Amino acid sequence: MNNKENLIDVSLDLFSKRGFSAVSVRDICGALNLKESALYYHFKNKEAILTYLYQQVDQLVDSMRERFDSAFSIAKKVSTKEMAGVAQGFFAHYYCDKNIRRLICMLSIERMSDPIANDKYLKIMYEMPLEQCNKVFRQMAERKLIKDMPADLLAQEYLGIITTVFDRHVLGNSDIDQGILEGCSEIARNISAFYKEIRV
Amino acid sequence: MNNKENLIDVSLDLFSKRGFSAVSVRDICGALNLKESALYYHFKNKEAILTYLYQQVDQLVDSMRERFDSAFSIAKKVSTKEMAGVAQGFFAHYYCDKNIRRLICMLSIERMSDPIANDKYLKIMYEMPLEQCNKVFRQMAERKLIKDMPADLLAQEYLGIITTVFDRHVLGNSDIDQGILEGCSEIARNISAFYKEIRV
DNA sequence: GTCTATAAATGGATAGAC
DNA sequence: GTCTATCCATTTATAGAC
Repeated sequence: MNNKENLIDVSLDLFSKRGFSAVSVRDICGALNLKESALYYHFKNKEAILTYLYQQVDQLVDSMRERFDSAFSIAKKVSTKEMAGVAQGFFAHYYCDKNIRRLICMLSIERMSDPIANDKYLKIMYEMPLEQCNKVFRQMAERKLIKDMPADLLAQEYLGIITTVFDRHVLGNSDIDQGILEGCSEIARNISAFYKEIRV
Repeated sequence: MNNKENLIDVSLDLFSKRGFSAVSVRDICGALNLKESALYYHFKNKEAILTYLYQQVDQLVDSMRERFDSAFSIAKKVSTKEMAGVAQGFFAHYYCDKNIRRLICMLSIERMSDPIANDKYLKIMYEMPLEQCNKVFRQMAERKLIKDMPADLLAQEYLGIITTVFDRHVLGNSDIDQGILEGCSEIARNISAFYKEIRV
């Protein structure tokens, strides 16, 4: 990991906690024992780091769209356990993934004053995942694995369970690992109840 | 509205958008055409404004606990329309209330670095409302108005619909009124589907 | 209760040596 | 690619006049 990568990593870490404006170039460099002028070799200015991280969000959303496509489309049968397991995986390995989680934290701060950040937040948090859930529920309904209900409603309800748990147990929690653990068990309980209502 | 109240109002407005650290004493006073020294007559320092706003959150949570108690406990019959209407009211007049909304925005920024803000966020956003929803669903189940399901699960699902809509359409939206409008119609649709699953 | 003036610290950013 | 040294704007906060 070279110093440019370190700079990006530390910046994301600080931005995701305190927000872009509250983090100084000194803070970023201090965390790496670098002088400020070294940062300006890698980035034109402080803003350029934020722009770089925003681009990472766009790339991530695009790459995830593909990954979900191949992962979900093969579901053939389904059970309560499986349903809960997939939701937990979604929670733990998408939303709670260290990089995705920090990007979401950062965006959830910046979105309050920056419409562009708000767009990106909505995409990574809801729009892209909803697209994927939609597909899956539509397929499941076609295969008569679940009741015939509007797929978009099911997707919203399903994803709402996961994102709410993410907001309650992970975002803002100083003990992330503990939050993921609690979150997983709450998801299991809520998704089980959800599946009970939609299974054939 | 005297100048202390104005200072609090403007501070909340700016903190809720940019976050506490990103707002300067100059910004606050500039918005009111006041000199910085005037602020220091009313508040010991910048931090004291934040502390004051945090206390407002505590008071609000306490006062809301009482208000909900009296408003909800009288429900005797229930319909899809009523169910959706109550949820919309909850959304529009609790979460989207100008002051509550701005406090939540502020806390949703500060919580990323401040555990105390996180506690307050969870209380105003979830814990207190969940307590109230819990009571209502328990009562409704007792009166055989809905299926016999665990009240806490129902409360979580019900509130999850509202808070998700709030996050998607209001927080970070530069056109709040439009967001509330969209949010209300989405809530109507989702709560109707929810009620269909739990009614007797 | 608000003003002017000012102190002292912290912020982003650049020039030039190595 | 990183360092020293430095510049200048902005920030929080105080003292004292009105």
